[in-house]
Amino acid sequence: MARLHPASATAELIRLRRRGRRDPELSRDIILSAARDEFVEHGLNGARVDRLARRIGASKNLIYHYFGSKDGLYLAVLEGIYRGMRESQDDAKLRQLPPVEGMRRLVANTFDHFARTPALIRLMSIENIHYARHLRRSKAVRTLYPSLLTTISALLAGGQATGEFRRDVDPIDLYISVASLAYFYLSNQYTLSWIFRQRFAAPKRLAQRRAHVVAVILGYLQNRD
Amino acid sequence: MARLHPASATAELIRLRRRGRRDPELSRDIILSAARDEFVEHGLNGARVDRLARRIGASKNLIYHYFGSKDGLYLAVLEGIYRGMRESQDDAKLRQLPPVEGMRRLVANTFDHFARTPALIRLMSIENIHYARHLRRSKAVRTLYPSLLTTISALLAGGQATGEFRRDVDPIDLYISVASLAYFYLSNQYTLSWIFRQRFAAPKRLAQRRAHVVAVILGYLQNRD
DNA sequence: GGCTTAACTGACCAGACAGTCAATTAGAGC
DNA sequence: GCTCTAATTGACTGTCTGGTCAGTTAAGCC
Repeated sequence: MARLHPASATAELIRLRRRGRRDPELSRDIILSAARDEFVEHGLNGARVDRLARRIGASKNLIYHYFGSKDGLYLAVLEGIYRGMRESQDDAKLRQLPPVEGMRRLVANTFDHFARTPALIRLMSIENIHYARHLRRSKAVRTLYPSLLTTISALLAGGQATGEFRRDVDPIDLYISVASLAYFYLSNQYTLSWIFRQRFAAPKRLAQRRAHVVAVILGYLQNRD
Repeated sequence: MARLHPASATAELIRLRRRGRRDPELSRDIILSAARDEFVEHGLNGARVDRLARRIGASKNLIYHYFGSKDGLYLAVLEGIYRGMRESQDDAKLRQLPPVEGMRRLVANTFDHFARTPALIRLMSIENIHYARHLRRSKAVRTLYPSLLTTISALLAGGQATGEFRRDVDPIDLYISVASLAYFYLSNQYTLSWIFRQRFAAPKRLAQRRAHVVAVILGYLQNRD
Protein backbone atom coordinates (compact mmCIF):
# COMPACT_ATOMS: atom_id res chain seq x y z
CA MET A 1 0.00 0.00 0.00
CA ALA A 2 1.39 3.33 -1.02
CA ARG A 3 2.32 5.76 1.69
CA LEU A 4 0.34 8.95 1.91
CA HIS A 5 1.74 11.96 0.16
CA PRO A 6 -0.06 15.23 -0.43
CA ALA A 7 -2.20 14.69 -3.49
CA SER A 8 -0.52 16.59 -6.30
CA ALA A 9 2.84 17.51 -4.87
CA THR A 10 4.67 15.85 -7.70
CA ALA A 11 7.50 18.36 -7.71
CA GLU A 12 8.02 17.95 -3.98
CA LEU A 13 8.22 14.18 -4.33
CA ILE A 14 10.78 14.47 -7.08
CA ARG A 15 13.00 16.66 -4.92
CA LEU A 16 12.74 14.11 -2.13
CA ARG A 17 13.80 11.39 -4.48
CA ARG A 18 16.83 13.14 -5.84
CA ARG A 19 18.53 13.52 -2.48
CA GLY A 20 17.46 10.19 -1.01
CA ARG A 21 18.56 6.63 -1.53
CA ARG A 22 16.74 4.12 -3.69
CA ASP A 23 13.19 3.86 -2.55
CA PRO A 24 10.78 1.83 -4.63
CA GLU A 25 7.66 3.04 -2.89
CA LEU A 26 8.62 6.65 -3.29
CA SER A 27 9.38 6.06 -6.94
CA ARG A 28 6.07 4.36 -7.41
CA ASP A 29 4.25 7.26 -5.81
CA ILE A 30 6.12 9.75 -7.93
CA ILE A 31 5.21 7.94 -11.11
CA LEU A 32 1.58 7.72 -10.07
CA SER A 33 1.37 11.33 -9.04
CA ALA A 34 3.04 12.61 -12.18
CA ALA A 35 1.06 10.22 -14.36
CA ARG A 36 -2.13 11.57 -12.89
CA ASP A 37 -1.08 15.06 -13.89
CA GLU A 38 -0.14 13.85 -17.35
CA PHE A 39 -3.42 12.00 -17.96
CA VAL A 40 -5.50 14.79 -16.48
CA GLU A 41 -3.81 17.32 -18.71
CA HIS A 42 -3.72 15.40 -21.97
CA GLY A 43 -6.21 12.57 -21.77
CA LEU A 44 -5.40 8.92 -22.33
CA ASN A 45 -4.36 9.15 -25.97
CA GLY A 46 -2.68 12.52 -25.56
CA ALA A 47 -0.54 11.43 -22.62
CA ARG A 48 3.05 10.58 -23.51
CA VAL A 49 5.16 8.10 -21.62
CA ASP A 50 8.32 9.88 -22.78
CA ARG A 51 7.13 13.21 -21.47
CA LEU A 52 6.15 11.58 -18.20
CA ALA A 53 9.61 10.08 -17.85
CA ARG A 54 11.20 13.46 -18.47
CA ARG A 55 8.82 14.98 -15.95
CA ILE A 56 9.90 12.71 -13.15
CA GLY A 57 13.57 12.75 -14.12
CA ALA A 58 13.79 8.99 -14.49
CA SER A 59 13.99 6.61 -17.37
CA LYS A 60 10.97 5.38 -19.23
CA ASN A 61 11.88 1.82 -18.37
CA LEU A 62 11.19 2.48 -14.73
CA ILE A 63 7.59 3.21 -15.55
CA TYR A 64 7.31 -0.05 -17.46
CA HIS A 65 9.05 -1.83 -14.63
CA TYR A 66 6.33 -0.84 -12.18
CA PHE A 67 3.23 -0.65 -14.33
CA GLY A 68 3.83 -2.85 -17.34
CA SER A 69 2.08 -0.71 -19.91
CA LYS A 70 0.57 2.67 -20.49
CA ASP A 71 -2.88 1.22 -19.97
CA GLY A 72 -1.80 -0.42 -16.74
CA LEU A 73 -0.50 2.90 -15.51
CA TYR A 74 -3.72 4.62 -16.47
CA LEU A 75 -5.78 2.05 -14.61
CA ALA A 76 -3.64 2.50 -11.51
CA VAL A 77 -4.20 6.25 -11.66
CA LEU A 78 -7.92 5.74 -12.10
CA GLU A 79 -8.17 3.44 -9.12
CA GLY A 80 -6.22 5.88 -6.99
CA ILE A 81 -8.63 8.65 -7.84
CA TYR A 82 -11.65 6.58 -6.92
CA ARG A 83 -9.99 5.41 -3.73
CA GLY A 84 -9.40 9.05 -2.81
CA MET A 85 -13.03 9.85 -3.43
CA ARG A 86 -14.11 7.01 -1.21
CA GLU A 87 -11.90 8.19 1.62
CA SER A 88 -13.10 11.76 1.46
CA GLN A 89 -16.76 10.91 1.17
CA ASP A 90 -17.72 9.55 4.60
CA ASP A 91 -21.43 10.02 4.19
CA ALA A 92 -22.33 7.63 7.00
CA LYS A 93 -22.39 10.49 9.51
CA LEU A 94 -25.08 12.22 7.54
CA ARG A 95 -27.56 9.46 8.26
CA GLN A 96 -27.86 10.64 11.85
CA LEU A 97 -28.83 14.19 10.91
CA PRO A 98 -32.36 15.49 10.43
CA PRO A 99 -33.37 14.70 6.84
CA VAL A 100 -33.37 18.20 5.42
CA GLU A 101 -30.08 19.08 7.00
CA GLY A 102 -28.52 15.75 6.03
CA MET A 103 -29.59 16.15 2.44
CA ARG A 104 -28.32 19.70 2.32
CA ARG A 105 -24.93 18.54 3.52
CA LEU A 106 -24.83 15.64 1.12
CA VAL A 107 -25.39 17.96 -1.82
CA ALA A 108 -22.93 20.54 -0.55
CA ASN A 109 -20.27 17.91 0.18
CA THR A 110 -20.58 16.43 -3.27
CA PHE A 111 -20.26 19.84 -4.83
CA ASP A 112 -17.27 20.78 -2.71
CA HIS A 113 -15.52 17.53 -3.37
CA PHE A 114 -15.92 17.87 -7.13
CA ALA A 115 -14.83 21.50 -7.04
CA ARG A 116 -11.81 20.68 -4.93
CA THR A 117 -10.69 17.74 -7.07
CA PRO A 118 -10.53 18.76 -10.72
CA ALA A 119 -8.59 15.60 -11.51
CA LEU A 120 -11.59 13.53 -10.56
CA ILE A 121 -13.88 15.29 -13.00
CA ARG A 122 -11.41 15.10 -15.83
CA LEU A 123 -10.56 11.45 -15.35
CA MET A 124 -14.21 10.50 -15.16
CA SER A 125 -14.85 12.35 -18.40
CA ILE A 126 -11.88 10.71 -20.05
CA GLU A 127 -12.97 7.31 -18.86
CA ASN A 128 -16.44 7.82 -20.26
CA ILE A 129 -15.03 8.94 -23.59
CA HIS A 130 -13.43 5.51 -23.58
CA TYR A 131 -16.72 3.81 -22.72
CA ALA A 132 -15.45 2.90 -19.23
CA ARG A 133 -13.35 0.20 -20.81
CA HIS A 134 -10.70 0.42 -18.09
CA LEU A 135 -12.87 0.99 -15.06
CA ARG A 136 -14.76 -2.18 -15.82
CA ARG A 137 -11.65 -4.13 -15.02
CA SER A 138 -11.54 -2.78 -11.48
CA LYS A 139 -14.03 -4.26 -9.07
CA ALA A 140 -12.98 -2.14 -6.11
CA VAL A 141 -14.70 1.00 -7.29
CA ARG A 142 -18.22 -0.29 -7.03
CA THR A 143 -17.96 -1.00 -3.34
CA LEU A 144 -18.18 2.71 -2.67
CA TYR A 145 -21.71 3.19 -3.77
CA PRO A 146 -23.97 0.84 -1.80
CA SER A 147 -23.22 2.82 1.35
CA LEU A 148 -23.97 6.06 -0.42
CA LEU A 149 -27.30 4.75 -1.61
CA THR A 150 -28.12 3.57 1.89
CA THR A 151 -27.54 7.06 3.20
CA ILE A 152 -29.69 8.61 0.51
CA SER A 153 -32.49 6.15 1.06
CA ALA A 154 -32.39 6.69 4.80
CA LEU A 155 -32.56 10.46 4.47
CA LEU A 156 -35.35 10.19 1.94
CA ALA A 157 -37.36 7.85 4.10
CA GLY A 158 -36.85 10.09 7.11
CA GLY A 159 -38.04 13.17 5.26
CA GLN A 160 -40.99 11.35 3.78
CA ALA A 161 -42.06 10.12 7.21
CA THR A 162 -42.22 13.66 8.57
CA GLY A 163 -43.90 14.92 5.39
CA GLU A 164 -40.99 17.16 4.55
CA PHE A 165 -40.02 15.33 1.36
CA ARG A 166 -42.10 14.28 -1.61
CA ARG A 167 -42.66 10.62 -2.30
CA ASP A 168 -41.84 8.70 -5.44
CA VAL A 169 -38.17 9.55 -5.60
CA ASP A 170 -35.76 7.00 -7.02
CA PRO A 171 -32.55 7.19 -4.96
CA ILE A 172 -30.34 6.42 -7.93
CA ASP A 173 -31.95 9.11 -10.04
CA LEU A 174 -31.62 11.48 -7.14
CA TYR A 175 -27.94 10.71 -6.70
CA ILE A 176 -27.28 11.11 -10.39
CA SER A 177 -29.01 14.47 -10.28
CA VAL A 178 -26.98 15.65 -7.32
CA ALA A 179 -23.81 14.67 -9.11
CA SER A 180 -24.99 16.10 -12.44
CA LEU A 181 -25.61 19.58 -11.17
CA ALA A 182 -22.09 19.92 -9.84
CA TYR A 183 -20.30 17.82 -12.41
CA PHE A 184 -21.54 19.35 -15.64
CA TYR A 185 -20.94 22.88 -14.43
CA LEU A 186 -17.33 21.96 -13.74
CA SER A 187 -16.58 19.53 -16.54
CA ASN A 188 -18.02 21.79 -19.22
CA GLN A 189 -16.91 25.08 -17.74
CA TYR A 190 -14.61 25.73 -20.70
CA THR A 191 -17.27 25.73 -23.38
CA LEU A 192 -19.77 27.33 -21.01
CA SER A 193 -17.39 30.15 -20.10
CA TRP A 194 -16.89 30.91 -23.75
CA ILE A 195 -20.56 30.80 -24.60
CA PHE A 196 -21.87 32.82 -21.67
CA ARG A 197 -18.88 35.11 -21.23
CA GLN A 198 -18.56 34.32 -17.53
CA ARG A 199 -15.67 33.02 -15.48
CA PHE A 200 -17.37 30.01 -13.97
CA ALA A 201 -14.27 29.01 -12.05
CA ALA A 202 -14.21 32.28 -10.09
CA PRO A 203 -14.78 31.72 -6.35
CA LYS A 204 -17.83 33.96 -6.22
CA ARG A 205 -19.43 32.26 -9.18
CA LEU A 206 -18.68 28.87 -7.66
CA ALA A 207 -20.40 29.90 -4.44
CA GLN A 208 -23.43 31.04 -6.39
CA ARG A 209 -23.57 27.73 -8.21
CA ARG A 210 -23.23 25.81 -4.97
CA ALA A 211 -26.18 27.63 -3.47
CA HIS A 212 -28.21 27.08 -6.62
CA VAL A 213 -27.53 23.36 -6.66
CA VAL A 214 -28.60 22.97 -3.05
CA ALA A 215 -31.74 24.99 -3.74
CA VAL A 216 -32.66 22.88 -6.77
CA ILE A 217 -32.40 19.56 -4.98
CA LEU A 218 -34.08 20.68 -1.79
CA GLY A 219 -36.69 22.65 -3.69
CA TYR A 220 -37.52 19.56 -5.66
CA LEU A 221 -37.63 17.28 -2.64
CA GLN A 222 -39.68 19.63 -0.48
CA ASN A 223 -42.28 20.16 -3.15
CA ARG A 224 -45.04 17.88 -1.92
CA ASP A 225 -47.06 16.46 -4.77
CA MET B 1 -23.06 25.81 -47.96
CA ALA B 2 -23.19 22.04 -47.76
CA ARG B 3 -26.31 20.36 -49.02
CA LEU B 4 -28.42 18.51 -46.55
CA HIS B 5 -27.81 14.83 -46.18
CA PRO B 6 -29.23 12.58 -43.48
CA ALA B 7 -27.03 13.06 -40.48
CA SER B 8 -24.93 9.93 -40.20
CA ALA B 9 -25.58 8.14 -43.48
CA THR B 10 -21.89 8.01 -44.24
CA ALA B 11 -22.13 4.66 -46.03
CA GLU B 12 -24.97 5.88 -48.20
CA LEU B 13 -22.99 8.94 -49.24
CA ILE B 14 -20.01 6.84 -50.16
CA ARG B 15 -22.15 4.66 -52.41
CA LEU B 16 -23.51 7.76 -54.09
CA ARG B 17 -20.03 9.01 -54.70
CA ARG B 18 -18.70 5.84 -56.24
CA ARG B 19 -21.20 5.77 -59.08
CA GLY B 20 -21.37 9.51 -59.73
CA ARG B 21 -18.99 11.97 -61.34
CA ARG B 22 -16.68 14.28 -59.51
CA ASP B 23 -18.64 16.29 -57.04
CA PRO B 24 -16.73 18.43 -54.60
CA GLU B 25 -19.68 19.19 -52.35
CA LEU B 26 -20.58 15.56 -52.03
CA SER B 27 -16.97 14.70 -51.26
CA ARG B 28 -16.83 17.43 -48.67
CA ASP B 29 -19.98 16.14 -47.02
CA ILE B 30 -18.68 12.60 -47.03
CA ILE B 31 -15.48 13.64 -45.36
CA LEU B 32 -17.35 15.65 -42.73
CA SER B 33 -19.82 12.91 -42.03
CA ALA B 34 -17.20 10.21 -41.73
CA ALA B 35 -14.93 12.49 -39.74
CA ARG B 36 -17.69 13.09 -37.25
CA ASP B 37 -18.03 9.35 -36.79
CA GLU B 38 -14.28 9.02 -36.43
CA PHE B 39 -13.94 11.80 -33.84
CA VAL B 40 -17.02 10.70 -31.93
CA GLU B 41 -15.69 7.18 -31.74
CA HIS B 42 -12.06 7.86 -30.91
CA GLY B 43 -11.76 11.41 -29.64
CA LEU B 44 -9.47 14.05 -31.08
CA ASN B 45 -6.16 12.38 -30.34
CA GLY B 46 -7.46 8.90 -31.03
CA ALA B 47 -8.87 9.78 -34.45
CA ARG B 48 -6.68 8.73 -37.37
CA VAL B 49 -6.60 10.52 -40.68
CA ASP B 50 -5.43 7.35 -42.40
CA ARG B 51 -8.32 5.35 -41.07
CA LEU B 52 -10.71 8.09 -42.07
CA ALA B 53 -9.32 8.05 -45.63
CA ARG B 54 -9.77 4.30 -45.80
CA ARG B 55 -13.27 4.70 -44.44
CA ILE B 56 -14.36 7.01 -47.22
CA GLY B 57 -12.44 5.19 -49.92
CA ALA B 58 -10.44 8.22 -50.95
CA SER B 59 -6.90 9.37 -50.52
CA LYS B 60 -5.70 11.13 -47.43
CA ASN B 61 -4.66 14.08 -49.53
CA LEU B 62 -8.25 14.83 -50.37
CA ILE B 63 -8.95 15.47 -46.74
CA TYR B 64 -6.03 17.86 -46.53
CA HIS B 65 -7.16 19.45 -49.77
CA TYR B 66 -10.47 20.45 -48.24
CA PHE B 67 -9.65 20.97 -44.58
CA GLY B 68 -5.97 21.76 -44.40
CA SER B 69 -5.21 19.92 -41.19
CA LYS B 70 -6.61 17.47 -38.71
CA ASP B 71 -7.47 20.33 -36.39
CA GLY B 72 -9.20 22.19 -39.19
CA LEU B 73 -11.29 19.14 -39.91
CA TYR B 74 -12.15 18.73 -36.26
CA LEU B 75 -13.26 22.34 -36.01
CA ALA B 76 -15.46 21.93 -39.09
CA VAL B 77 -17.09 18.89 -37.49
CA LEU B 78 -17.60 20.77 -34.25
CA GLU B 79 -19.24 23.70 -35.97
CA GLY B 80 -21.50 21.38 -37.90
CA ILE B 81 -22.68 19.77 -34.69
CA TYR B 82 -23.47 23.08 -33.05
CA ARG B 83 -25.22 24.29 -36.21
CA GLY B 84 -27.37 21.16 -36.09
CA MET B 85 -28.24 21.84 -32.48
CA ARG B 86 -29.27 25.38 -33.31
CA GLU B 87 -31.54 24.24 -36.12
CA SER B 88 -33.27 21.63 -34.00
CA GLN B 89 -33.74 23.84 -30.98
CA ASP B 90 -36.36 26.40 -32.05
CA ASP B 91 -37.28 27.47 -28.59
CA ALA B 92 -38.92 30.71 -29.74
CA LYS B 93 -42.31 28.99 -29.95
CA LEU B 94 -42.15 28.11 -26.30
CA ARG B 95 -42.30 31.74 -25.26
CA GLN B 96 -45.98 31.89 -26.25
CA LEU B 97 -46.99 28.97 -24.02
CA PRO B 98 -48.18 29.24 -20.42
CA PRO B 99 -45.05 29.32 -18.21
CA VAL B 100 -45.34 25.93 -16.59
CA GLU B 101 -46.12 24.20 -19.86
CA GLY B 102 -43.41 26.12 -21.70
CA MET B 103 -40.82 25.22 -19.12
CA ARG B 104 -41.86 21.59 -19.13
CA ARG B 105 -41.41 21.47 -22.89
CA LEU B 106 -38.08 23.23 -22.74
CA VAL B 107 -36.72 20.65 -20.34
CA ALA B 108 -38.19 17.75 -22.27
CA ASN B 109 -36.91 19.07 -25.62
CA THR B 110 -33.42 19.49 -24.25
CA PHE B 111 -33.45 15.99 -22.89
CA ASP B 112 -34.79 14.50 -26.10
CA HIS B 113 -32.32 16.35 -28.23
CA PHE B 114 -29.39 15.16 -26.15
CA ALA B 115 -30.68 11.61 -26.09
CA ARG B 116 -31.25 11.63 -29.83
CA THR B 117 -27.82 13.04 -30.70
CA PRO B 118 -25.09 11.08 -28.96
CA ALA B 119 -22.49 12.73 -31.18
CA LEU B 120 -23.31 16.07 -29.59
CA ILE B 121 -22.65 14.83 -26.08
CA ARG B 122 -19.42 13.13 -27.02
CA LEU B 123 -18.01 16.05 -28.98
CA MET B 124 -18.85 18.48 -26.20
CA SER B 125 -17.07 16.24 -23.72
CA ILE B 126 -14.09 15.91 -26.00
CA GLU B 127 -13.96 19.63 -26.56
CA ASN B 128 -14.01 20.30 -22.82
CA ILE B 129 -11.23 17.81 -22.26
CA HIS B 130 -9.30 20.05 -24.61
CA TYR B 131 -10.27 23.16 -22.65
CA ALA B 132 -12.49 24.39 -25.52
CA ARG B 133 -9.36 25.38 -27.38
CA HIS B 134 -10.99 24.83 -30.78
CA LEU B 135 -14.47 26.13 -30.08
CA ARG B 136 -13.01 29.43 -29.02
CA ARG B 137 -11.93 30.03 -32.58
CA SER B 138 -15.49 29.81 -33.83
CA LYS B 139 -17.66 32.83 -33.15
CA ALA B 140 -20.75 31.39 -34.80
CA VAL B 141 -21.62 29.09 -31.92
CA ARG B 142 -22.32 31.78 -29.37
CA THR B 143 -25.10 33.32 -31.41
CA LEU B 144 -27.32 30.41 -30.45
CA TYR B 145 -27.62 31.21 -26.83
CA PRO B 146 -28.96 34.73 -26.41
CA SER B 147 -32.27 33.62 -27.88
CA LEU B 148 -32.38 30.65 -25.53
CA LEU B 149 -31.79 32.88 -22.54
CA THR B 150 -34.51 35.24 -23.71
CA THR B 151 -36.96 32.35 -23.79
CA ILE B 152 -35.96 31.18 -20.33
CA SER B 153 -36.19 34.65 -18.87
CA ALA B 154 -39.59 35.20 -20.43
CA LEU B 155 -40.97 31.94 -19.08
CA LEU B 156 -39.51 32.65 -15.66
CA ALA B 157 -40.95 36.15 -15.55
CA GLY B 158 -44.33 34.85 -16.67
CA GLY B 159 -44.42 32.20 -13.98
CA GLN B 160 -43.27 34.61 -11.32
CA ALA B 161 -45.96 37.08 -12.27
CA THR B 162 -48.69 34.49 -11.72
CA GLY B 163 -47.01 33.27 -8.55
CA GLU B 164 -46.41 29.82 -10.00
CA PHE B 165 -42.60 30.09 -9.96
CA ARG B 166 -40.24 31.03 -7.18
CA ARG B 167 -38.24 34.24 -7.44
CA ASP B 168 -34.47 34.58 -7.30
CA VAL B 169 -33.63 32.26 -10.15
CA ASP B 170 -30.61 33.01 -12.32
CA PRO B 171 -31.52 32.07 -15.90
CA ILE B 172 -28.00 30.94 -16.72
CA ASP B 173 -27.83 28.71 -13.65
CA LEU B 174 -31.23 27.36 -14.53
CA TYR B 175 -30.20 26.58 -18.08
CA ILE B 176 -27.02 24.90 -16.92
CA SER B 177 -29.08 22.79 -14.54
CA VAL B 178 -31.50 21.76 -17.24
CA ALA B 179 -28.63 20.74 -19.46
CA SER B 180 -26.75 19.07 -16.59
CA LEU B 181 -29.50 16.70 -15.62
CA ALA B 182 -29.76 15.28 -19.13
CA TYR B 183 -26.12 15.58 -20.13
CA PHE B 184 -24.38 13.89 -17.21
CA TYR B 185 -26.76 10.94 -17.26
CA LEU B 186 -25.90 10.38 -20.92
CA SER B 187 -22.24 11.35 -21.02
CA ASN B 188 -21.34 9.28 -17.98
CA GLN B 189 -23.69 6.39 -18.65
CA TYR B 190 -20.76 4.02 -19.14
CA THR B 191 -19.26 4.40 -15.69
CA LEU B 192 -22.70 4.78 -14.12
CA SER B 193 -23.98 1.59 -15.76
CA TRP B 194 -21.03 -0.29 -14.38
CA ILE B 195 -21.36 1.11 -10.90
CA PHE B 196 -25.10 0.78 -10.48
CA ARG B 197 -25.58 -2.34 -12.59
CA GLN B 198 -28.31 -0.77 -14.70
CA ARG B 199 -28.66 -0.30 -18.44
CA PHE B 200 -29.16 3.44 -18.48
CA ALA B 201 -29.47 3.51 -22.25
CA ALA B 202 -32.52 1.24 -22.25
CA PRO B 203 -35.65 3.03 -23.53
CA LYS B 204 -37.62 2.44 -20.34
CA ARG B 205 -34.83 3.75 -18.18
CA LEU B 206 -34.43 6.77 -20.43
CA ALA B 207 -38.14 7.55 -20.08
CA GLN B 208 -37.86 7.29 -16.31
CA ARG B 209 -34.93 9.68 -16.33
CA ARG B 210 -36.75 12.11 -18.60
CA ALA B 211 -39.70 12.24 -16.21
CA HIS B 212 -37.37 12.69 -13.26
CA VAL B 213 -35.52 15.57 -14.87
CA VAL B 214 -38.77 17.39 -15.66
CA ALA B 215 -39.96 16.80 -12.09
CA VAL B 216 -36.75 18.15 -10.59
CA ILE B 217 -36.77 21.38 -12.54
CA LEU B 218 -40.47 22.05 -12.16
CA GLY B 219 -40.47 20.95 -8.54
CA TYR B 220 -37.68 23.40 -7.84
CA LEU B 221 -39.32 26.26 -9.72
CA GLN B 222 -42.76 25.73 -8.24
CA ASN B 223 -41.48 25.62 -4.71
CA ARG B 224 -42.36 29.11 -3.54
CA ASP B 225 -39.92 30.43 -1.02
C1' DG C 1 -9.42 20.81 -79.60
C1' DG C 2 -6.76 23.59 -76.40
C1' DC C 3 -6.53 25.97 -72.00
C1' DT C 4 -7.38 26.72 -67.10
C1' DT C 5 -8.71 25.38 -62.78
C1' DA C 6 -9.75 22.30 -59.29
C1' DA C 7 -10.49 17.54 -57.90
C1' DC C 8 -7.89 13.79 -56.76
C1' DT C 9 -3.88 10.44 -56.10
C1' DG C 10 0.58 7.40 -55.18
C1' DA C 11 4.66 7.58 -52.97
C1' DC C 12 7.12 9.29 -49.57
C1' DC C 13 9.21 11.49 -45.09
C1' DA C 14 10.69 13.04 -40.61
C1' DG C 15 9.54 12.73 -36.20
C1' DA C 16 7.14 10.58 -32.59
C1' DC C 17 5.90 6.84 -29.70
C1' DA C 18 4.92 2.52 -27.07
C1' DG C 19 7.51 -0.93 -25.83
C1' DT C 20 12.02 -4.07 -25.45
C1' DC C 21 16.98 -5.76 -24.61
C1' DA C 22 20.74 -6.20 -22.22
C1' DA C 23 23.12 -4.42 -19.10
C1' DT C 24 24.64 -1.81 -14.57
C1' DT C 25 24.03 -0.34 -9.81
C1' DA C 26 22.46 -0.26 -5.15
C1' DG C 27 20.81 -2.39 -1.08
C1' DA C 28 19.77 -6.69 2.07
C1' DG C 29 21.04 -10.87 4.16
C1' DC C 30 24.73 -13.70 5.21
C1' DG D 1 33.36 -9.28 1.09
C1' DC D 2 29.95 -12.22 -1.53
C1' DT D 3 25.59 -13.27 -3.46
C1' DC D 4 21.02 -12.50 -4.65
C1' DT D 5 17.36 -9.64 -5.91
C1' DA D 6 15.29 -5.61 -7.37
C1' DA D 7 15.85 -0.87 -8.83
C1' DT D 8 17.34 1.64 -12.57
C1' DT D 9 19.18 2.91 -17.03
C1' DG D 10 21.06 3.86 -22.16
C1' DA D 11 20.37 2.55 -26.50
C1' DC D 12 17.29 0.71 -29.75
C1' DT D 13 13.34 -0.64 -32.89
C1' DG D 14 9.24 -1.37 -35.66
C1' DT D 15 5.39 0.97 -36.52
C1' DC D 16 2.45 4.60 -36.84
C1' DT D 17 1.10 9.19 -38.18
C1' DG D 18 0.30 13.91 -39.57
C1' DG D 19 1.65 16.14 -43.31
C1' DT D 20 3.94 17.07 -48.08
C1' DC D 21 5.59 16.70 -53.10
C1' DA D 22 4.91 16.28 -57.48
C1' DG D 23 2.22 14.94 -60.25
C1' DT D 24 -2.38 13.04 -63.09
C1' DT D 25 -7.22 13.28 -64.29
C1' DA D 26 -11.61 15.34 -65.04
C1' DA D 27 -14.83 19.26 -65.78
C1' DG D 28 -15.88 23.99 -67.61
C1' DC D 29 -15.18 27.45 -70.91
C1' DC D 30 -13.76 29.42 -75.16
